[in-house]
Amino acid sequence: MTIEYDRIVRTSLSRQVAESIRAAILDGRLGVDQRLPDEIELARRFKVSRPTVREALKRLAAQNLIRSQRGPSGGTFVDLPSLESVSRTIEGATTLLIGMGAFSVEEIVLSRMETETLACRLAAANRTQRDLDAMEAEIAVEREATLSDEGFCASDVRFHRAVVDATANGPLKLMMYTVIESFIPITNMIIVEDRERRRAAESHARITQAIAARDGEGAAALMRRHLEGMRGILEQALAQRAARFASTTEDALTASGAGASTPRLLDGLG
Amino acid sequence: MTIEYDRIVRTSLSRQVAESIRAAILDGRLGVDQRLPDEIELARRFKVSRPTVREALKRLAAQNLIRSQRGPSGGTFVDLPSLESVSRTIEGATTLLIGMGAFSVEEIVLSRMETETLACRLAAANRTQRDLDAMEAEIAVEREATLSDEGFCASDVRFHRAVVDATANGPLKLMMYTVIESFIPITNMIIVEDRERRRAAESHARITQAIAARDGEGAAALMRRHLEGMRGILEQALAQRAARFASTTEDALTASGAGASTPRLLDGLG
DNA sequence: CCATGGAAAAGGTATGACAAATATAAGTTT
DNA sequence: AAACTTATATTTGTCATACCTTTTCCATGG
Repeated sequence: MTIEYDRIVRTSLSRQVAESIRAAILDGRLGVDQRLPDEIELARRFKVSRPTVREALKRLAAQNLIRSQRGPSGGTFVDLPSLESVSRTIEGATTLLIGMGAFSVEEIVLSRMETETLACRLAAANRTQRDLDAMEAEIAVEREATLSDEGFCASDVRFHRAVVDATANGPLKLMMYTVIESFIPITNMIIVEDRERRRAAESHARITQAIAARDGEGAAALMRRHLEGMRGILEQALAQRAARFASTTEDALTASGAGASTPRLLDGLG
Repeated sequence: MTIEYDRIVRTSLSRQVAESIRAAILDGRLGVDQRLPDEIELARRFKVSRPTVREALKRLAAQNLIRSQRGPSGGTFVDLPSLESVSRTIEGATTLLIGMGAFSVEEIVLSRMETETLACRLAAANRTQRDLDAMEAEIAVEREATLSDEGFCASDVRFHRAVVDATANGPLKLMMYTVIESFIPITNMIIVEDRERRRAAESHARITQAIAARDGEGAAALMRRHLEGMRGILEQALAQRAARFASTTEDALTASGAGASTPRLLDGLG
């Protein structure tokens, strides 16, 4: 005969507390901008110590679920996230997967092609003058000869975001930021030749024209061609990054001895 | 004359430590499954106290970037996330946005229509027998008359996921899990009538047939019609959820007095 | 050879104190 | 009286230290 033992709690207290508060937020028992009890009170309610409560709060803060402020009338507040903060969270998570080589170049290029051509079609239907202005501003930036590589890539990302923004579809924007943003760290490492740059800028210009003319199919076709041209560049970038991950050194956190000069932190890893 | 003061650090130490370690992981200076120094050593390296280090580690743990284990040969390890864990993170973030009513029903329906028809086309091209089996398994579940509402909705989600899986495109899967998964909490609240259920199951069956026959366009058209039918249900669900959020009570964290019976926690919110 | 038990190592929790920020109230000066 | 300054209280942020719990591994004894 087997005895029913007490179910032993195997998750840490801070995790349980975090889950508990998180559930309260998700269920709507805690509304936006509502103030939580202060940490000492939370500790009393949950019957744990303050450090434990704080660890729980940090977990939630990492998910942008809460924000804290010192002082009286300060405290911890429910901080329901904007599209931007969620987008950043997603970007961080995706960047890892891509950086690890979880996806092949073919997959990445295909997914971008399919989704961005879709975005082109919707953008052509819904774009406003503001959207067109945003796109053209980026094209102007990209035509600057003095622009750094990072600057060019950042502008490229902003252009593609602008196209997605023009669809005027929130969920779609959210989804596509995932794919677009997560290429920043990769493409940043690539030296974009001057010739390539000009070609990209001209592609962007043509796409913008088509969207301005409400020609969704035309814009989609141009976008497809544009991304096709990026395939080679991406292949190069991913290969470089993979190589770097392969040669991971042993002791990456060696403290850089100096220390005294820097105000406080910012060192700690070699 | 204005003096250049030392740049005051405005972010908390635990945040800085977390960022520092996070950067090391993202840069590849810390490889997967690599062990970090123990907490006391980290505290020494960063010149902060152990609780501060622990708060930083909890931040990272919340992002599934690290995992911890007790005992000797335990410690903190880099835990680069799988597609599933990233997907879960994204789901949590998006669920909030949707729950808050950040998106309109039109936006949601349109985004699902556009992306899922896209998935149908790719699925028809790339599906394997396994994918078809997965879809048909869900259809079989949905035809069970005794299934609970939650069970039906969960199966619905799994079916749509199966379609996306059949595209064999990682980035696309990641993007679409975002949208599909985040509707679970909403659709779960809706009582699906028996008639509706049967209609959905039959839609799923026809879509599966078209994908099996490599008929991408046909599958896409069927999917579009299927989602069109869901528009009304979604409208109802979102209205209900919005109402619940509006009537947020004041004191949602009131401790349930009992306490002695529960092993340790699990209470704390009424 | 296997099982049992006990150290040791590492994360988990608790306590208590102090530091820093900041809103509010009180007091002082103009 | 108004405006500025100062005190003060509140709340998060940080620190130091101790102890508990889990897990590994080795030594010891059967």
